[in-house]
Amino acid sequence: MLIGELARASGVTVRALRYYEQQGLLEPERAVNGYRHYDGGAVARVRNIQLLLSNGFTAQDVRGFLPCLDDGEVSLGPACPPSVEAVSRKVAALEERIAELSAVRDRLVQALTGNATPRQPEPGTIARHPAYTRPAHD
Amino acid sequence: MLIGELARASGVTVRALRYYEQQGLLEPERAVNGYRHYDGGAVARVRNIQLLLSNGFTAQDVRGFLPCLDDGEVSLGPACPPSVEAVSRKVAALEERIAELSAVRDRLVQALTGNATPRQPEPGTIARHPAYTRPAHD
DNA sequence: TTTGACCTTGACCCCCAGGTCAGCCTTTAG
DNA sequence: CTAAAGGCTGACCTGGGGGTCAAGGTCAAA
Repeated sequence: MLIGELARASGVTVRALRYYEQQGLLEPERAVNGYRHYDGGAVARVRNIQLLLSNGFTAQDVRGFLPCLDDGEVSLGPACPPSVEAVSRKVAALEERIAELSAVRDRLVQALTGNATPRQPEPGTIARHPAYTRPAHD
Repeated sequence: MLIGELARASGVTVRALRYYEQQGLLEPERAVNGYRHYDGGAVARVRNIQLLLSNGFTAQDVRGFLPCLDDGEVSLGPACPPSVEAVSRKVAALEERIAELSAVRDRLVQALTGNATPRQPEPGTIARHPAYTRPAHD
């Protein structure tokens, strides 16, 4: 598929795709005329890249665990042996961010429902306050 | 307290504090000599601001729910009546981000442990996979 | 009174993830 | 043959969150 098609299929701009390539996140084939050609897996890959970038990771971070994001079939354990530790660190960072965001959310919910500290059962667990119904979506 | 003390107490730089003020997130008193003077609550406030900024929110976003972050005592419900809906939207956005990050984390954990989807009990809950011991720190 | 630490404003700089524009090439449709 | 649509590279611009001077005012201790 050409760059424009991929852009439409994955919901990012053409410019972003070229940028990802420049950052080493994507390596399309090149036709004789110079046009980029992507295979089907690129759609999932690009979505994953976008997911990470829009959640505060840098392009360099993303490079680190690209092999895990190729598509449905994950391929790290055997596939990239030396990076296991690196990925562990990333997971730890993720847990930290999740905990932080959860804390902020809890405060806001608390503010909305009038105080009644739900005494957070476990870090990362969503505190369901009876009086506040969460905005659907999960 | 002076700006340097607040900086040390809250763990951000003096520059950042001036920037927050410029963005309307902080309004210290001014002594006759022009020095900024902060009250005790500023420490918590600044920590909260930093928390949000470092988690992908913009200064403008932060302005939106400042009154909820003042310190231990939350003050939204009656204090800023018109903004309840806005805060709800922010909470929704937070939930979304948390869900996204959780998804990424799950994928990575999955990659580390060799597939065996831990079927996430509840969004936000940390999935403890038997074979994968998390890198300490929590 | 002088030194040093701390404060003030203003100005310019950086990085990141792209947006935008210019100038040119290629492919398909009419 | 020409026009439109899409592709290519290179280059400059942007906005957010600050870092880093520069030039000067203030204050406490020696």
